[in-house]
Amino acid sequence: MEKYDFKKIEKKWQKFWEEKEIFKAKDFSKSPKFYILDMFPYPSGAGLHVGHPRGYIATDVIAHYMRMKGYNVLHPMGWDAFGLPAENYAIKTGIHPRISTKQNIAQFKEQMKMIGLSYDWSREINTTDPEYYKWTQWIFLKFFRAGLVYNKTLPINWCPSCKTGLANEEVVGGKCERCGTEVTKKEIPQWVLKITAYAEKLLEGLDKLDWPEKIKEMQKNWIGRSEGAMIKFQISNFKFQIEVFTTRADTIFGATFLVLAPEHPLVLEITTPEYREEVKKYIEETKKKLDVERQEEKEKTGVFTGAYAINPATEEKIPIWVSDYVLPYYGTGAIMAVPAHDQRDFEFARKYDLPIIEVISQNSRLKTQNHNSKLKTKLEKAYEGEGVLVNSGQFDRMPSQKAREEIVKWLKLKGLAEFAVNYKLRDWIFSRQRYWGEPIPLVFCEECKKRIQNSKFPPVGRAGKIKNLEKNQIYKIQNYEYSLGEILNPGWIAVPEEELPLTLPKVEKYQPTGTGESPLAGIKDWVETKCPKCGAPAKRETNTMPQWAGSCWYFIRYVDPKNNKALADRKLMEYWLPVDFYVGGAEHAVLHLLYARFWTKFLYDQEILPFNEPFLKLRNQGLILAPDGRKMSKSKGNVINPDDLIKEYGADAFRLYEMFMGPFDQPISWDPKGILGTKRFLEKVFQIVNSIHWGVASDSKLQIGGSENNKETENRLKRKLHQTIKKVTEDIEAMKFNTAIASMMEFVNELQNSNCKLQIEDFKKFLIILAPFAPHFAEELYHQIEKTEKSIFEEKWPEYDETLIEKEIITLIVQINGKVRDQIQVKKGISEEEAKELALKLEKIQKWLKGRKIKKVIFVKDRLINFVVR
RNA sequence: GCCGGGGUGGCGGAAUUGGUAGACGCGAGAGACUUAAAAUCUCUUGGGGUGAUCCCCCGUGCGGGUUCAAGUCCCGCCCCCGGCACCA
Repeated sequence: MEKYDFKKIEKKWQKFWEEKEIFKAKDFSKSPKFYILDMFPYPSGAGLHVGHPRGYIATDVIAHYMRMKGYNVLHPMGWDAFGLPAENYAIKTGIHPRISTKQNIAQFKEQMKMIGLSYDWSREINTTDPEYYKWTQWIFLKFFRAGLVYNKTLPINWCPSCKTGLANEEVVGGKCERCGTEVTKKEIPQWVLKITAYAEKLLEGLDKLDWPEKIKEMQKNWIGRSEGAMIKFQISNFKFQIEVFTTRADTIFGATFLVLAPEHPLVLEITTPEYREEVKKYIEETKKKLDVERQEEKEKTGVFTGAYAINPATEEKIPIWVSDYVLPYYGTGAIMAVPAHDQRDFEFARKYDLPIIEVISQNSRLKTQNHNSKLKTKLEKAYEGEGVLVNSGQFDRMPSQKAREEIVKWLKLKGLAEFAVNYKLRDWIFSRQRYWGEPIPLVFCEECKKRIQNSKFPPVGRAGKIKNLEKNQIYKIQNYEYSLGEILNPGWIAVPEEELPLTLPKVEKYQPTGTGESPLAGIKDWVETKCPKCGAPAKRETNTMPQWAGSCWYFIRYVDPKNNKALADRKLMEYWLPVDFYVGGAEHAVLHLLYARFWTKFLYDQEILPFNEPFLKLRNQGLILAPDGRKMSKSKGNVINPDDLIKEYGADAFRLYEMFMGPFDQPISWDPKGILGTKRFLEKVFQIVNSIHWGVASDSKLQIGGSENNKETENRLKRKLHQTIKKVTEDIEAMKFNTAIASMMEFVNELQNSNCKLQIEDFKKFLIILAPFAPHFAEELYHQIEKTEKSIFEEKWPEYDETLIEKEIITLIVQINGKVRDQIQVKKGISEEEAKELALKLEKIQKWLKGRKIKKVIFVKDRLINFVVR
């Protein structure tokens, strides 16, 4: 008996597909396009483990399915290859990241090919290729010129282990997203991308996307839109006001003090001399604290400034305090404290004995308190819900929700309030103090700095706010032309486009300095350059871009990967983009997925892209854990490699098991024995074709399968086949691969058990629906049953016949009081009367009915009949 | 605390959206083949009622409810996983 020699078969067909180029996407084909994409991997030195291919195999199944459905499918793969591991490896071994990256990519690609993934390798991209990152830099300059990049020295999240700054999105629970080290603070100059300018657009766009609800929610929460008002509080003895943001303007009559964040710029200005020392000390202490410490503190702390503000509603003097429970980066960094209706303010007021005045009554019964006395309230905690206003002058008795608007309108008339929207989203810290990343294409020129600063340029308003931002506008100063980015960041000059790519120079040492400078800072002849505007001596920026930069737009590059005039040809973008279906891990919810949407929306506004959302449909694959239930990792020694499994069981058994093991989007442990099941399944099919009873039917059609000729079982088999086609088709579309495979197993079990024959044409249909899951195997058997030059993937996806699926004889369940007592085989469509008659004749039913009365009969057509008895 | 997703055999998981709970696979048990083992094949496999093939009872985290009928719907709990977390 011939054995299924998967080693030979897999190699043979992989070569065949490559030579025939049948998985190549065709630009501008008349067939409808379908762009299905995997999140491209970072090619680590460890290679792929069994968790990685789960998503790749799923998209491969869908890609095959869509091709056979007649779509022109784009299914590419590439490498997100900038990043820390390669650099850390270089520090240890001295091997240049370019070399180790190249080796890692070769390994990844080899592994992917072993699995038989049908990527169009002619479109392969690599973010570390200068021809690629040229365009990453080009896009960065677009942001810069549009005024969406600014340089600022600010305390940022700093990973002491990676020795680099991090974006907020890269800090997970106070720890570095990459290495898990506790994040500290460091104050260094940073390039910051103004993602906040797109907060509203990023939020709006979500509604239209077919993404998992969870991911959409996470993005929504991250952006954190809240509606409220900006309210101005006059400072006693000063000419200025302090603005606060609140969502509860209805509680303003209960605002009994203000709290400023220690970082608030006006703190020291308003502090009275006698409190100065204490306030200064508090500010210093806060500076030393890590964000995590600040958040973990249970007890609120703070100091009085000695200053007072006027509550614009009550016109009473209220004290101004400083506390670190007010965050500098949200709202205005100052709050009006309403202790009766905000738990944090309540705790603070309790501790420092500040007045607590209730202004929202839970039940509409009116209570009045005397405003002028510091009332000892009986409140145990703040009431944060809705209610009716009390102690609020002319607003008494008004429902809180209405008052929220009315009070703002009232204060607005006095010029003291404005409706406002606030976001949690913060700007994107874009500099990394490391070597292995895209160089930021900017130089610093002292001469230009002076020129711009002396000109006191009009579009830049107070606090660096841009007025009347004009897209790509050029500003002329002394015959030099500057872009908005250059005006906003005096002295920083863009590297001219024609000089891109600005390539990474060779360095002696990759070791990060740890001082906040990148290793590039040590290379004199690279750093020292001339200003492209005025020719004066200038210095290059030595920080590099974050890991995420290259992945913000890579899906665009696949469309036209070798274009050296543009990031991609417009016509090709119009044909292929956006991505129809995107698959990857959920861990990128507020990282890559948010950043890529941001860049897309910006490039759309710049009229570079013809679409404003990158990924129309998104699905996340669940994590595959080690058999011990923990995450796979080299250090835990529980990694399972696909290579060994493929050598032992074959790529197709591996692919099938990856899809069969459980629902695609749920995490699951790897079961080392599980793959035996899918291997046995393939063996079974192979034996059916290779050993048992080929024959010719009476109508001279080739047949396969068992030895019996029995019209009835033949029909049953045929029905099962069409049921299977239907199930597999629907399940692929719904990404329920596990049940699709189960139904194919059922079919094969029935084919084997019935010992009956199946026409070759029908068996071919089965091979076609199996092909996306087990491509080599299906291709081999396809060629065994048919002499052809064609690939099975050039076949059409089979249609199923609904009329064949419907049974003529069905099983009708007979119940007594809702419990199954018997069943009968009846003709489909049988009437209630007929069913009742048949059911009542049943011995078992008669037994159950003995001595009882039928109260009611429930009949569900073609399903059941239920006798309700007493 | 808030948001999102769950709880079904020894295990991974099915169940047409209210209609035969446990498909499919793993594991386990028994048997066949073999000198033997592995592989393969066949049968059994939720628990119980002292005899797998007849019959009955119980059973989808817990407690109630709606219904002829509940894993599925409603109310009240418990537990697990993921995310966010002083966001004014």
